[in-house]
Parts: sequence; structure tokens; C-alpha cells
Amino acid sequence: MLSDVMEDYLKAIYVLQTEDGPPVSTSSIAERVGKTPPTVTSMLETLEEHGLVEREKYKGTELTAEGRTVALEVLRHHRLLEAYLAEHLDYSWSEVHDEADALEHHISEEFERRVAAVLGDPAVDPHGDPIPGEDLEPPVDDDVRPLTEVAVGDRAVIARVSDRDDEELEYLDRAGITPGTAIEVLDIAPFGMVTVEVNPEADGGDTDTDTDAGDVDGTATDSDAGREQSLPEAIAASVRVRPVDGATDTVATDAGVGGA
Amino acid sequence: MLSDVMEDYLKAIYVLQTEDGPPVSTSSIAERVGKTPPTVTSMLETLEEHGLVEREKYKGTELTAEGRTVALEVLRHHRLLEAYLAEHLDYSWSEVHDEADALEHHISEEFERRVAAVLGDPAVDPHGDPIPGEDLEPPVDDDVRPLTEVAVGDRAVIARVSDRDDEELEYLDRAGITPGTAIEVLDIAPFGMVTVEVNPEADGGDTDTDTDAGDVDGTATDSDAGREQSLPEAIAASVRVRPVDGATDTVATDAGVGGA
DNA sequence: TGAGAGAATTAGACGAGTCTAACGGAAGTA
DNA sequence: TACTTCCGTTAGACTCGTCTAATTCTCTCA
Repeated sequence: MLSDVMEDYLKAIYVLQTEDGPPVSTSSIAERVGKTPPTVTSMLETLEEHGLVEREKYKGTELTAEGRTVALEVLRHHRLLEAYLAEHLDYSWSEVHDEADALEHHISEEFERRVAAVLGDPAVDPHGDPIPGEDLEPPVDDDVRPLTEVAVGDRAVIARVSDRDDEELEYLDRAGITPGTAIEVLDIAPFGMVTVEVNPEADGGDTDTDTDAGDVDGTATDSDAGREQSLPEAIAASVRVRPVDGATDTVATDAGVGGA
Repeated sequence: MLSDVMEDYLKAIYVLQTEDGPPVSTSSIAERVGKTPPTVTSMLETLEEHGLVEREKYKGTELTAEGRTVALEVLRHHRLLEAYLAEHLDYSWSEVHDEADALEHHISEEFERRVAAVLGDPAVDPHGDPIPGEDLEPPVDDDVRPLTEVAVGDRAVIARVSDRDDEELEYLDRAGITPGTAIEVLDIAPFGMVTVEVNPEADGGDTDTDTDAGDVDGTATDSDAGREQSLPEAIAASVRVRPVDGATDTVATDAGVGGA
């Protein structure tokens, strides 16, 4: 009923608005969906006519309640598919994104239900992104921040990684940086290079949180204990972590809810 | 690269040309894809420009080798998906068609390979339709004929049922007429009503053939032995059977390879 | 052989989604 | 306040896939 294209725009707006707060700019949408700004303007008019977004000309756009519901439905499809592909078709978590993008608009509600059922209604996908529930309420997600905003010496658990850049994902995978992994920040150098210890001796807190990703492909295990990894700023900024109890509360900017 | 729409036309032409032989008429394609004849004409021009069909104006259309390969690829996707949905997501064989139709254009080659692998490279889908191999050579399928063309008293095994009409499929499902089931034709009445015995005492031949569907949902089992079922002509004509050794060779018209 | 029926094609329009080029508004800076 | 720059919107065109209405072709049958 709504076209795939419309759904893609709504999904993009939802993610942008979760990351940076509403309203979102035409150009940021354009960049995310890979279209030109005039194209986006014209699509936003269409979406507005359908009651899915509200716009203030030259200012920005935000989703209506209805638009958000549609976006969450698509996101639920996407993330359930990612989880399913990783769990049942032997995909690694760095491979699932494109396949899920292609399928998310075309699965039925029945398919969604059955996939959710065989997965046991998972709370997060393999990248650590929260999967919206069947009620399509926006998932809340406190206390998650970019790795770049953790203080040196603090411990944290990887909450999620971006799902949009294959190379970056491969890099993180090799480094053992996967959702659910415990880390300690050893150093933050000039220009933002972050050095972490992967799986420091387990005394700093609980490695498994309530929204654990389930160690989908088994790449990083306790045998990685104590490895040191240095991450360029660009990559560290896209890694979200959940501080372990007792960690210093640092910079309190927007905590962000990246990924798609 | 080719659009979904083009793939749908090619698939339709393939099936029609398998059923009735080339060339296929514009109006039969129109009926199958649910579009008007002028729309079909214009799409056929496009497909011809792409080297996927050959046409003789006012006469008919047939696939080129390249067009056939594309059609077989789509058909392989469709039927693998049907098999997968039935086997791993608990769909009944009467439910899988629409879901497979929606997904067949959007799965990657990687997905195709993985699905085929976990299924163990099945030869047929849950409706009994042959699944083209990875080589995309046209599956050959001798000795299969409509149920209406079996002589009274002969035994046969259900080879396949149409996958396109939900009501009809439910009817057959309830009647225990599923791919792999043995039957004996008891009577063919005026107006084509066919009466069969489902699972006659097993001495007439092998119930499992080389291309067995694998009894996907377990609906019809040997406990149905001896049930009599009468099928209206319209339904019986869409059920394809493979005669059991020793059966009379009857009408030798086109044997057909229905389904999608 | 010619008329009529039925099928296919041509003609022309339209909506969706996209683009480039040109214009206009918003916001900071001199 | 006026300039400048960046961003967003408007204008206008294009492609794709579709439709309806009108035309043309093919084939059969008298």
C-alpha cells in the first residue's frame, strides 16, 4: 500500500531523528537514502499528504505518530531478518544488512510472526540494535553512548555497532569488538584514536546484559581475553557501549541510537 | 538489473510455454500477469530489445536462451523459497505461494545458495513442481499428465498440484491429495467428475518417486488409506500425476508442466 | 474471395519517482 | 544593516510501467 520507497524514507527519517533528534534536514535524509535534495523535498510533500510526516518549510521534518509506526514496522522487519539470517542461515553479523534491506519490504505479517517465534522474540539484532516489539512502540535505550565518550580506565560492554559499512564491520569483527563484548578503555590519543582492552579479567561487571545479542557467530570468545585494540576515531565513534556499573559519568551529550 | 516486473513477465512466459508450447499469445500472458494486452505488448517490445524474447508480430512470443535462463532463475528462487518456508517456518504447502512470489525477486545469490544448502538441494517444491538446478537447465519432466487423462482402474502417484489457487489447494489438502500420494482412479463421470481412492492397498507401485516432495507437512499419511474422493473436472485437470508401472497408456496429448 | 470476429498493436495519456538547473530563504559575518 | 554562503525549494524534463480508446491484422467461414 505504501511503496517500498516511501518506507525507506520513513525508516531513514526515524533513524536520523533518533540519532540527532527532530527535526531532520532534507539534506541528511538525501544523504541517507542516496537521492538528491529536490527528490527528497518532493517525496516529503507526498509523505505529508499521507499524514506520515510534519514539515516546516526550510526548517525540517519530523515523523507523525503514524509515520513512526510505519518506520518501526520496517525496522522490526529489518532487524528480525538480520537476526534470523545470522541464526539460521549461517550469515555472519557483518553480512546480514544488505540482505535484510532487500527483504524487509516484502515479508508478510505472517512471516514476521513466524520468524519472531522461531527466534524466541529476540530483543536485539546481531549488531546490537534493539528490535521494536510487535506493539511498535519506540524502543527506549538509555545509557548507551559512543565509545569515544567513555573515560580512560572505565569499563563498558559493547552495545552495538553500525550496520551500514561492510569494511568497518569486518575490521571490528577481526578485532573481536562485537555486541556483548566487555572492554576497558586504556587510552584516548590525540585525534581520537581509542585503545581498548578486549575482555579484561572478568571482575568489572556483568558481560551479559538484559538485551544481549546472543553471541551470534561465535567469533569473539573468552579466548580473546586481554587483547589490546586501537580504533581510529571514525570507527570508535560509531561503536556504542553501555558503561559497566561504577564507571565515571562523562560527557552528557546526545547518546545516540545509530544503525538502521 | 532487470526489474521485478520484467522477471515476472519472463516467468509467466516460461510457464505458459512449458504448458502449451511456444509461441505464447499476448493475451495469455496478460491474463497470467494480470495486466492488459497493450501493457503486455509494450513490455514484450522492451524484453525483445533486451534480447530476452523473440516475437513475431500478431503471432506470438517465445523466450530466447537468455530469457529462459532468467525465468529459470526466478523459478528456482520461487520454489526454493516455497520449500524452505514449508520445511523451516512451518508453513503448510497451501500457504507458501504468495510469500514466495513476494520474495523471489529480492533474494541474493548467496541467500539462494544457503537456502539450497540447508534444504539439501531438493528436486521439487511442496507442490511437486521441479526446482531448476543451479545450472539453470530446463528441468525435464516426462510421464506426467493431468489426472483427467488417466484411465479408470489405473493407479498413479500425485506428481504436483497447481500452486496458484488457495481455495483449490485447501480443498485438495483436506482431501488428502498431496504430492507423493498414491491414488487409483475409480470413476470418471460425465462432465469430468473424477473419483479416486486415496492410498489404495499398497501393492500397485512405489509411492515415493525419485522426485518425492518429502511429505512436507505430514497432512496426508497412510492412515488415509482407502478414502474415496470425488473431484470436479476443473480441479482434477490441474492435478498432475505420474502413472504407476503397468498402467494403461492413455491419451497422448501434451502432458503439461503447470504451476509457477 | 470477402466479411466478420477476435486478437494484437498503435496512439496517447498518466502517476510515480527521479534528475539538473535555477531561484529563494535563513543565518552568520562584516 | 547588507553581504555571502549554504541549504531547500521550485521548475521542468525524463523514464518506466500502466491504462483506455482506436486501429489494424489474421483467420475462419460463408
